[in-house]
Amino acid sequence: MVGHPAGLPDDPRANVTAPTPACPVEITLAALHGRWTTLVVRELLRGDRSYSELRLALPMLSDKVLSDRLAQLGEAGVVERDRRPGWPPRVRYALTPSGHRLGPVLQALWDWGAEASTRDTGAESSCATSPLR
Amino acid sequence: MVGHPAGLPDDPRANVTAPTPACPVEITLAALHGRWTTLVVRELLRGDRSYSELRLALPMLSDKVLSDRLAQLGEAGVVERDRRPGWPPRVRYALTPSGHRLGPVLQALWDWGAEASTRDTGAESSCATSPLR
DNA sequence: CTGAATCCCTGCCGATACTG
DNA sequence: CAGTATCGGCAGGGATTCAG
Repeated sequence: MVGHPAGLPDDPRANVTAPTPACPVEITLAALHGRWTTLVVRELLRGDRSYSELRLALPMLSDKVLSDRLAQLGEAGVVERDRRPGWPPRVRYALTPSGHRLGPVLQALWDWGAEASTRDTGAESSCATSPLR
Repeated sequence: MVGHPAGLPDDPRANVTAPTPACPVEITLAALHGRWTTLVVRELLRGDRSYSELRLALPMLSDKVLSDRLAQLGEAGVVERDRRPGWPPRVRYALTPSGHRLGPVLQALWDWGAEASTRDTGAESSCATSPLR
């Protein structure tokens, strides 16, 4: 009726009354849940990183939260850990194919927030999580 | 390099190291933040609703959280309150134009979660927050 | 009917310190 | 270099009660 361009065809699984973890929307929000998460994903969208490179890129992010996020994103199938043998330990973090597909999602989030904020303030917001380059 | 299809052209405001509330992505996530929020939006995407219609559609949602969410969505410019004179009090909630633009955002969240879950389980997830009919 | 106020409990996240 | 362990403060959210 309202006529959104995108077209989820008539979807059988759209009549629930509580936020179940099985809902695709909840799955995505769970993957991105928590502070710093989108920034970590954004950093990895630019390329694979080591732990210390991530710390360097996000200096205000504590060790605890960073490892929490990496574990969470690993659970969600977004990030892959590549541990290499030898000393000192070298570990690379990279997005999985599924993780790369978060690009358009972050883009959609960015677009709505950008439009909403320009309509409110008329100003450009200088910030952080833009998905691509 | 990685080559995402969508194209945020080179965006000047993408080099920050902390999750500031001015970030468009943060703005959107803040608007959708918290449990039940996407389900309320989804319900309103189907048409305007009264308070009690929302309670009926989402029976497990408590009064406190419902009014919290409606206030939050009002603050975010997503939902508009239409109070009509007379007795008993009649109030209608409807999405603003900005709110309707959340349709594609929820669609993007749905799509990623749907693909991620089918690749994990091979099964269909029966759930809730699908944006459109 | 449409909410707001209160209470309490849980889980997040930040800081610090410590290990392989 | 790459994390884990522990603790404390604070905000989110559920149930109940009260108000316009």
